[in-house]
Amino acid sequence: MTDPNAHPLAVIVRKLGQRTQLDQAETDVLIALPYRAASINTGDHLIREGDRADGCIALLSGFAYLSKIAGDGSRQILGIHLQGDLIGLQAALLHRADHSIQAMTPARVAYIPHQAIIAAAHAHPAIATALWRESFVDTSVASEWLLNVGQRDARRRIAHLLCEIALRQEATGACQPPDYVWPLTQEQVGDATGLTSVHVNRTLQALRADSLIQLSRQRLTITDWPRLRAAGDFSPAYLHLPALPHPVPQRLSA
Amino acid sequence: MTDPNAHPLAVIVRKLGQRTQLDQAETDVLIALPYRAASINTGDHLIREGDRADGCIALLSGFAYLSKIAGDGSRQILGIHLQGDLIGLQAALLHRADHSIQAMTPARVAYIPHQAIIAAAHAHPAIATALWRESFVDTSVASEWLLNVGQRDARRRIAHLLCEIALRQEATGACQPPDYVWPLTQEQVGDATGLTSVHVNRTLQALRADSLIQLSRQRLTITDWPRLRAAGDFSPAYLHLPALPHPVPQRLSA
DNA sequence: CGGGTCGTTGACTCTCATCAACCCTCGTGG
DNA sequence: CCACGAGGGTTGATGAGAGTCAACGACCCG
Repeated sequence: MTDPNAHPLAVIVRKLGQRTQLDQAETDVLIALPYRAASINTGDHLIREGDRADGCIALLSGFAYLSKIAGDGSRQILGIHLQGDLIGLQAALLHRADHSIQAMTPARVAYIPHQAIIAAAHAHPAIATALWRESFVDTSVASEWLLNVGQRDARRRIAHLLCEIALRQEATGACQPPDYVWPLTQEQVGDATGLTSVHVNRTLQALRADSLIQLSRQRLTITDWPRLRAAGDFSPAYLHLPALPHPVPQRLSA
Repeated sequence: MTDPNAHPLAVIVRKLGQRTQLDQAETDVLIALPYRAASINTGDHLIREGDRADGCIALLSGFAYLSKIAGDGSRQILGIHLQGDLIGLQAALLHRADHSIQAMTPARVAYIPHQAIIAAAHAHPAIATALWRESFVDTSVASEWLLNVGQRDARRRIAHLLCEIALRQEATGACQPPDYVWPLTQEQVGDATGLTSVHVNRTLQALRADSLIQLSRQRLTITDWPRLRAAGDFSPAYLHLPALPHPVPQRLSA
């Protein structure tokens, strides 16, 4: 008997299990899903906008981001995915990817054929529920991003993004607060927040000067969580995280 | 025998049937869903942010919008829903609504208990597929909005919104191009696009001056579709509309 | 007729984009 | 071992697009 936790897809099952109760049979079905594993370099495309994708992607390790290009060539980053996320499921039902997915760091991924996922979902209501729920969480995060970009100023937008990525990393258990991995270039932060990299640079400097964060070379340290959260108007409810590794206050009644 | 097309929920079934093939049994199950119908006034809340909703909403007629409030009180409109849309399904799986839903016009709605929808989905894979697909379309639209707000200037943002709402109205078959209903106040346009109502006003005047649209008192006339589409950097693929009532060119190779 | 909501206009301000350098770090190859 | 180049980060000067404030006008409804 091999340890099921050593199985490549175990990361995915663990993630789904955080939000949806899965019994042994369902876990087994998920682990038994057919897949093709691959190692990906920074910047490589996992899915290209307009592609007719026939599989979704389980992100086994590393970071990836979704993006879309406007007519004038400017790019909007639509979301960021961490280890354990299942990406590109919508293409299973919409037939055409309407955004690109790229690796933000070197990454390990597993391609899973759509039909296998769909079949598992139809056979096990709990699996359908789990997948459906994850996609609603993605929508909820996208909504918060829209609010972020549409209504907040540069400082708040960036502080908010810092909080989100840090907290989601904590949820994966892959980091030791207050230290986090920060894989985004300043240009990517700009594309995620609707700002230019120049302005991102100046704003990050202001956050450093105010002793809210330290940030250099892919490493982020949040030196003052409460003030950063306030600066970013951040309240984590929209992430629908399961019990957090350590308590996080809800909304600050500003 | 009464005409099934006269049933209040027929609008919903027709909408789902546009994107997903449903057989007679599935249609019957949907029509037989329990519901409570209601008439709603402009501005009334259908769901309030933070509510623990136990039902979703079928929009039988009229317009509704989703919104979220930032810490400083400013509001972001996250999306707009038309006749035939099924709204608030996410609350079924996430337990807490993370946005408000309000009527933008007088509306007829039907509340459907979550458990009834979920049960129907579990009993009929095609229903599950239909609902899941609709929610992916919602996400796709939200992504385009994020791109719109993050990357485009005021003129493009507003032109894009005009195109989207007009085209979605055409898809419901409830209007005669080039004339459309325009239920949004300028303040709502601002909240949807991340602009102030003052700036929306000036920008709309510019679009009128350029003879792209006519707009007054809830009525929109698109006098020059090709140029409006170009002005809004609009290409309708993200709406994942079924066959359109009249042909719409794909992306203009700008 | 009066009040409220929505639309319009003008003057002024400010955040953020733009453009253009320059620096640092790191990996590569001669 | 050093030269080189590329990507990413930093800085300054300037200007445009959008926000703010404030007032007024048009329309609708009771």
